[in-house]
This record gives sequence, structure tokens and C-alpha cells, in this order.
Amino acid sequence: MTCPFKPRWERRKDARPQELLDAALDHFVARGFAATRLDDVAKSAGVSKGTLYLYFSSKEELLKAVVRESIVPLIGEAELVIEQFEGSSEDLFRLVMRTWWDNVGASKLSGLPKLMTAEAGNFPELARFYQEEVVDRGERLVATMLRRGIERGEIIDVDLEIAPRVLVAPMIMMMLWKHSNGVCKVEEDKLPAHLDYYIEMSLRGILVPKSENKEATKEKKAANCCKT
Amino acid sequence: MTCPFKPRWERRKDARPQELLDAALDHFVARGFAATRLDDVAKSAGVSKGTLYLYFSSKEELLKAVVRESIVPLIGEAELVIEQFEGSSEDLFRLVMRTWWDNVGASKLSGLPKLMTAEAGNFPELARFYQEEVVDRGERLVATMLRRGIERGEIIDVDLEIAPRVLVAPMIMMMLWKHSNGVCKVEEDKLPAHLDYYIEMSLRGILVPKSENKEATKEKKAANCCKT
DNA sequence: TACATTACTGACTCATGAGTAAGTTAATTT
DNA sequence: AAATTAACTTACTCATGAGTCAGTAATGTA
Repeated sequence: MTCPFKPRWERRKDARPQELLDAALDHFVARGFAATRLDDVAKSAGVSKGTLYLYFSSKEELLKAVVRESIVPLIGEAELVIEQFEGSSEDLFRLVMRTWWDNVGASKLSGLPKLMTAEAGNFPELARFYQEEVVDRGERLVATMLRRGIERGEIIDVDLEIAPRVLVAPMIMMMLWKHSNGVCKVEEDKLPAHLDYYIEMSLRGILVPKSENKEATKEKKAANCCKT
Repeated sequence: MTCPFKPRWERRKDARPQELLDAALDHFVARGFAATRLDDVAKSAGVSKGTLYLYFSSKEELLKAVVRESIVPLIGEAELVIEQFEGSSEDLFRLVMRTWWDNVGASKLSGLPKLMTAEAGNFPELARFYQEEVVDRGERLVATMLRRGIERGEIIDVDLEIAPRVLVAPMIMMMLWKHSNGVCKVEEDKLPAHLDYYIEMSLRGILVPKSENKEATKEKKAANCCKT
């Protein structure tokens, strides 16, 4: 069983925390907080439960760390994109939503919304943290994008408190679907089509109608402009 | 302590199951499956844990019963509304969405999506049941409504598989917000405004533009037609 | 190569809560 | 009013898994 040439285990103080966090995210997302066993998390990370406790003082602290460590980098990037962008609101909206999906929705980080939805009630402090550092910041981000569009005369005069939430909802739902095995089984390969559809429909809901500028080429151009 | 004129407990075989289901829904929604104690559920229903086991053979069976008993009546009504409706697609859409919110979103049943999102992974059979009897049926319902509108020339030629999901997503999210304490704390009293906003924005996304029929009264009429 | 350090293990304790069953009391029948 | 039924309670068992800690082995140092 034991190979005489390889040590039974290695000392890798630096790598352990991140490996444990990765494993923990997987388990928490898959089974929920209460139902995940720290023995399993440790095993997935290739260590024993005792080691886990060297790096995280309790199950709850582990959960908090998972949430904290995985969201910090997410929002910053998108904020930069919006600041620096030069083109039309239409293109900016597409860019931001697609980038967000590529970076978050398509990665394992897409499990966070499910985790927070399920566990927010049991961890009020953690919920507040997530609320402030992810949800609020994300909404402000979309509001900024909309304000820019309104000022440029490209987006209708939407409510900057409500519109971001309505716009963001389908994106969050797509992430939830990915992780709620069986509930609303959107086939994995259809999610990109969903994304396009959602983006174009949302745009029709907020853009100043083209017909107010130009009279020709109206028809149903907006409906299938996603097949670039 | 014990009043000599009232019995310490009553025999109410008929009322117990529903009272237990109500209490169970509350606890499951608030804390998740694994974290709810059957002692607490029983206490909320005014009985002891032993009594609970007279009516439900296990914790899992209780969960299944909660989901089954609470969703059956939901969809049927809406299906009828759509069949019988005579007016425009615009009005039908508003009617269906508002009715759904009043009957489900505003009641404690709005906790079901959260519950299923969180626990689907741990209960595959239950997830399949919910998928078939709630999600699929709901999507078909919206698709029927859209098809009707397309045939009447009032709604653009949307994808009948994808569009319903995108349209329904914000509604589900509103229910999730209500029950994820702290995460995206939409103030309870703002939800109706949200609903209106969501409905009108969705309509702009799917309706054949007014300008194709009539040329005057374009401006931004759609933007504030929710203040009937 | 002996020694010191510490990352890591694994077997333990102990609290919790699901499920059980013997006993109790309300209601019903004779 | 005594006997019977069954709805309900209470006190129990037993499995599970979070958290602990004494011991072990990998690595660095002299």
C-alpha cells in the first residue's frame, strides 16, 4: 500500500489554505452548510480533518473564509471596464454581462449565490458582509452603467434603484440553475444561448427605441442581432 | 401551571397534519433541511415530536409532503386564466404576473423556491418531482401565453423555450430575496414597485413596438404606463 | 547523523438530534 | 361509571459529525 519512495504526506503550509477553501466551496455548494462533513472537505483537499483545524478555527469560520476569499476580486474588474469604456451603452452592456458570465457564471464561483441564498438566514453577519461587498457593489456598478447611458441619451430614464435588480435577476438565476441539480434543468450547453437572449431582451427593455432616431430598418432587427 | 378545567392536550387527528406541514414549511424555509429540528417543528405545531412521527414516517417524508401539498393548487388556476382570457396579450401578461405574485409571491409559499434551490442536490427524487410539477408546468404556461400573443401579432417571434425562463427569472428572484434575510435586502414595501417595473420592462422586451402600428404617441409612453 | 521543529495524522470525546416505544390521558363506547 | 380505544407524551437509544490532542513523521539545522 504505502510506497517506500514517497513520503506518506508532505508539508505544504502555504498551499493548504487555498486547497481547503476550494474543496470547501465545492462541498458547501453541493450539499449546503449543515450537510457537509469536514472529514469530506479535508479528504478532498488531501489532508485530514485535524489539518483543516490548523488553518480554520471552526466550520463557520471556514464558510466565512470561502465567501470572503472568493468574491473580492470579482467586482473590481467590472468596475474598471465601465470606467474605461468608450463605445455605446448597448455594446458596454453586452461586454459587461458576457465578461461577468465568463469570469463568474462559467466558473465554480457561480455556486456562491446558491450558497448565500441557502445559508444567509443562519449566518446574519456573513449575509451582511456579502450584501455589502457583493450585492450592493454589483448593483451600484449596473446603476453607473445605466446612468452613463441615460446621460448619453441611449437609455431611457429608468429607476436607478429598481432597474439594476431587475436586470441582474436573470443572470443570478442562471447561476442558481447551474447548481440546483434537477430544478429547472437548463442543459449546460444552452446557457450561452440563454445569455444572449437575456441580454438582447434586456436591451430592448431599456434602450431608447431606434425608431426615434432613424425611421427605416425597424422591423424586427433587434430580435436577432445576437447572431453577430 | 396546569389548569384543572382544560385538558393538557386535545385529540385532533384531522387538523394535525396540515398544522405540522405549515410549521415545517416555516422552519425548512428559515433554516434549511439539515438545520431544522423536528422538536422545534412539533413545538410550533403545538405537539410533541412523537406526534409528528404518527403522521410522517421520517424527516425526509415530511419535506416531501411539504413540497407536494403546497404546490399542487398553484399552477392550475393560472392555466385556467390563460385559457379563458379574451383581451390583449399586454393585459394578460400583467394579469397573470400580478395574480401569481398575489397568490404565491406574497404568501408563505414564496419560500418554496429557496427551499428547493438549497436542497435539490440532496434530494434528487424530490427535485425531479418539483421540476416536473412546478417548473416545467410553469414554463409551459408562459410559453402558451407567448404563443397566443405571437399568433395575435402582438408579441414578437420569441424563442418559446428560452423566453419563458428569462421572463420568469426576476419573479423567482423576488421570492428568493424575500427569504434570504440580508442578501439583497429589498425592502418589503418596495416589492410591489419592483413587480410593476419588472412587468413593464419585460413587456417592452417582447411586445411588437407600437410604432409599427401607429406613428404618434411614441415618446416614452411605455416607461410610465404602470401608474394606472 | 543526531537533534529540533512543526506540519500533519488519527483516534478520541462529547453534544446534538433523528427515530422509538412504553406509558399516559382524552375521548368514546357499553 | 367502568372499560376500551387511540391520540399524544416523555424518556430513552443510537448514529453522526464537530472539535481536540497526544503522538508521528517530514524537513530543516548543526
